[in-house]
Amino acid sequence: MAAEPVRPYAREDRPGSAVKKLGRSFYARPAIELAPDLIGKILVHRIGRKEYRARIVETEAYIGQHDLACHASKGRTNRTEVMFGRPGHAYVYFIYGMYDMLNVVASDVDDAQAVLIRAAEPLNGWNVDLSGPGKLARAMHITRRANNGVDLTGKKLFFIDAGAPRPKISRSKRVGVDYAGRWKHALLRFFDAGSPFVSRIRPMSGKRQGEEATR
DNA sequence: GCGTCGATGGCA
DNA sequence: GCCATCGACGCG
Repeated sequence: MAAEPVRPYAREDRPGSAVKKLGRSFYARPAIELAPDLIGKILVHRIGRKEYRARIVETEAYIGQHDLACHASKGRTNRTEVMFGRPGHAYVYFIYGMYDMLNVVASDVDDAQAVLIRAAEPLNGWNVDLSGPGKLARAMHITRRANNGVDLTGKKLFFIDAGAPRPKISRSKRVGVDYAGRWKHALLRFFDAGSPFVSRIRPMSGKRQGEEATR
């Protein structure tokens, strides 16, 4: 296991820096817009003196109660409550008995949309595999217990825009949602077309998933 | 390289 | 009884 990174300095905290923390308005729009715009942004998690930092390369949009792949399609429950709340908060859930998943609440109050963070490129010389939502959350120490419902405009867990140009983005079907009826076909997974840090295309069926370039 | 399967626990 | 996963294992 590679040594964990210690916070060097934080440009986004300096007055006048071009690097800026994403604010509420960035998140307050449909997940289908937010998901591709989060590609290339940097996720930061601070715990004590440690800082975990990674560049997002893959996301999925879950677009509301009518989307059968979206947890909110089950209605408002203790689990899904934060998705019905304000945008710009973390929806972290626990699944398969061992994995936590980080999602970003999008849209607006009562419109339960979210973006799943699926893969990222570790930064600051951090040598770790973040290609998959379970691995990403585990390596960055993001858990349902500690982080579900936290405000992403706060000081502990947030995204920043480092001013990098928008990468070429491809899209495909979402991973692992075969139960979702016609929604399983929707092209709501977005990824940096040139990044080697994207999670592997899901096995099964021998065929490549339909992928098409955008933008 | 590709398919199959078990681990493991919260949730409806 | 599912499940927005992962990694180990068997095959060839």
